[in-house]
Amino acid sequence: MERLFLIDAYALIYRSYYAFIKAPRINSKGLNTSAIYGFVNTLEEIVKKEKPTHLAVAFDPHGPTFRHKAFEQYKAQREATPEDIRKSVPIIKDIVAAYNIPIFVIDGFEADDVIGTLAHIADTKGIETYMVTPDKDYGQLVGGNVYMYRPRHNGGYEVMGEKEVCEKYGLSNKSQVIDLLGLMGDSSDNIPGCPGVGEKTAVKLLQDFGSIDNMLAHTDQIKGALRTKVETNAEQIKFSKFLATIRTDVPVEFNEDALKVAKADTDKLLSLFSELEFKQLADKHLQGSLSSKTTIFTKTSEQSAIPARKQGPVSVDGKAVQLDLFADYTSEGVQESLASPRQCFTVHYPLSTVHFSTYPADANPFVDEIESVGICYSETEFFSVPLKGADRDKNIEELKKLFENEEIEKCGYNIKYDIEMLAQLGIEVKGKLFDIMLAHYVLQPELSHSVAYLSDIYLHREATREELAMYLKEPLLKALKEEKQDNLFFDVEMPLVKVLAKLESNGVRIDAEALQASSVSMTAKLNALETEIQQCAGFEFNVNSPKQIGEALFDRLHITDKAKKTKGGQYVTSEEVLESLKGKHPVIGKILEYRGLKKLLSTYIDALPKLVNPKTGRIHTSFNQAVTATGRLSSSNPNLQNIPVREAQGREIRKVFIPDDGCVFFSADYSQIELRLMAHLSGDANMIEAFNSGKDIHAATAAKIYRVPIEEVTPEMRRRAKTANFGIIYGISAFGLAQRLDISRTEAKELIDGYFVTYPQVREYMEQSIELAKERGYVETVFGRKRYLADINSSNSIVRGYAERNAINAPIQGSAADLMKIAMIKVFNECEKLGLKAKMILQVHDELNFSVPEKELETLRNVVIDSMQNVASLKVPLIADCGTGKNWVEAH
DNA sequence: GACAAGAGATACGTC
DNA sequence: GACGTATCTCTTGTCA
Repeated sequence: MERLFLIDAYALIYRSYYAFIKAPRINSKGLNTSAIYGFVNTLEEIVKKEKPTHLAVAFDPHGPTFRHKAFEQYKAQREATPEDIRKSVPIIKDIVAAYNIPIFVIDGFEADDVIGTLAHIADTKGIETYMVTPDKDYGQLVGGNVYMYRPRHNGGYEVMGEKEVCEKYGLSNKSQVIDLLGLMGDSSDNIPGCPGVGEKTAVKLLQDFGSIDNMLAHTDQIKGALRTKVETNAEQIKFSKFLATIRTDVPVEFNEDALKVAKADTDKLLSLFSELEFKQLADKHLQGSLSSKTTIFTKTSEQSAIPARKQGPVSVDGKAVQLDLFADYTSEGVQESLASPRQCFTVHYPLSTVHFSTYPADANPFVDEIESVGICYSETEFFSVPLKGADRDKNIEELKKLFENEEIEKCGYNIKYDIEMLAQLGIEVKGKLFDIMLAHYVLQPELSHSVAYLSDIYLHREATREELAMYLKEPLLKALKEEKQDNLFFDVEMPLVKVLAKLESNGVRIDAEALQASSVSMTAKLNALETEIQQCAGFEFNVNSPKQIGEALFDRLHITDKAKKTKGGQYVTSEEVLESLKGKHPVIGKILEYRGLKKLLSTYIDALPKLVNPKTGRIHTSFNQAVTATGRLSSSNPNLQNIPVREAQGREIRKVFIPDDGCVFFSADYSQIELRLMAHLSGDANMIEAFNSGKDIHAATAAKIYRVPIEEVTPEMRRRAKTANFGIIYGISAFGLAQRLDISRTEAKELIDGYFVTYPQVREYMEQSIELAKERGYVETVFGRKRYLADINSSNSIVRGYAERNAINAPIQGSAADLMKIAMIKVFNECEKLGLKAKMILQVHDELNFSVPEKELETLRNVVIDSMQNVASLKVPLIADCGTGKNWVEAH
């Protein structure tokens, strides 16, 4: 049998060169012989092991190929060939010639086109052909008598025919290899492919559509963001496919005799090898004896990693509306970065405003310590005050005088952080505050407020936090006044900064030992459950992977043929779906149980103890003041606003939230605050009456909708009314309501109609809100907090519907958030005035929690309830409920 | 080619 | 409707 081996010279040369990159082979003349050595060894091994009858080596030509002509970027990003390789190539050509192996270099075509053509011809002649190359592109050429022969890094080789190539990528035929490359691209050849599509996605598309052509003809069947990517890059994909296609029609002569393995010119080889100082190779040829050391045809299942592409330009959405802060200002002084800061630090009193920022030595919040403080008085006077060296004590004294001076306004970026930092030095920040981040948040809640963003947009360069404070304060202040948001800013957000700083540094105490104990038992339970699930299913899979659960349930166990899919093409395995399929297979219940436990364990039980600060023994969450679009706070690291409460098992976690020794846990929460705000804002007479008479609002709603006396309201009626009340606040559709209540759309529609008959002014209010939003482009809370709704006039009904629900929800949710913020400030100030030791430890939207010494309990209760209930005068009373206990659960 | 970082999905906890 | 986090999966960049 004739066996032809076709070697892609450059592919092997590069590979060999980089294989030795850490310890290159350098001979005594200073020549790096790595590439030559690797190439020759591979060649020798092939001859030894495979005993080819025919051999040829192909090199890329010097000049451009047809691909370069079609696409000037082709291989453009490749670095120039390393000097060592350039020097090696002629020597390798000499060696190949000495072996008497024919060399092919065809102008205008790359080596793979030449090999493709030779392989194609050999195949028709019935010659078994092996293309020696690590390059995956060759996969498109295999089939019939043609195979890939891929050197592997462990020293073995991998032979791939059509079957292996298809299996490797999960393709159904080899012609898809080209489509695969066209889609995913090839960074080493600068074939662009489709941005955002890699191997996995490309294979999935080819499985679905068979080919690029068919896919492009049916892009409407592609879901989500992927569709946009494919559609916008259609031309690029087609062109990439062209670039990736290896030609099999190169004008090259196939002379079977000339390719036959011939005797090497031993003298020539010996002289070359001794010149290169390849002693072993020289010896081998001298003796003419061959020894074998590697096995051949090693087949492994190892995945190849296909190199990634370069990313194209990223499109920018022009949706965000920027403020033109400097419209009325000259740009002097703003563009240029300030000169190096002075370090000798003096304050020139009197001073109205200081712009400042603290800088930590380490980003880790547990060990944060201030390294320096940056201070700006004016555009020419600024300092970096070191707190590490000899002047530390002196500088702290000076800073203390500055920051504790009530008369000087403190302007910074995210001042809450600085307040906490300075507190560690015993410095209390006093006086008026102006926070750039929060000013921007109040003005444009949905944009980014990061330093990088603000400095880029407004200063067009990078800037420090104190520089931002310096340059942006006046323009932001002006904008706040123009938008009539200066009251919200100065009376709510700024005073809240100090409250939150205290709240965060107070921290919350948890019983970490109790958590660790339940971690142990729960982990064991979870492991047992996992084994049980796999036994029950009859095979192993990752129970944490929604994808694998979907495949297990619907592809292997065939639980239902009506499985829903997500927009990403995966099966939906949400709790809701699994719950509905519970009866179909015992494994489903177990998966649900596993999910529930796993969530508790990983998000709370295992996570919380890690976040206990070793210095204080408490968890110090961050209450983020500039995150939400509605004005609520958010909590992170950890999020203490989503600690479980609904299910008994989850509620257990709240038991580890405990007060200080000698203190009790005190919790106060607003009753129905959002619904009360709906009553107030809409002025609905019926709803106001229901609240004023102190009725159970959900029962009262049910009684009215179903036209029965309130005593005859059944639990089911109340449940539906409650969901409807909720839905109204959230602005959910009939569809959403039907889903929540598991009733038909018609029934949901009737419920909503009944609701609006009961509360006609609520409907009016909702319609007015949407109208107002359409007119002005924004809605606002009772305290003037705005939310811009750019999509309110969108022609896309889904997008517009979303904006409309926001128009209804944002004023309600936002006003509730404003009320709570003001109440917190009142509580904080009152406690300070009374000198209470009680500590505010948590805020959960409509709930405030405290650790309070027992003898202060009565006083605090009065302060908190009074502050919360009398924070504003609405058309309905504001009611706050409260409780106390040994932990969060008991207080609730 | 191996590894890490980042991004996107999915699911789920709260109000 | 508003969030934040865990986990998995895939893409992309980096360093050889």
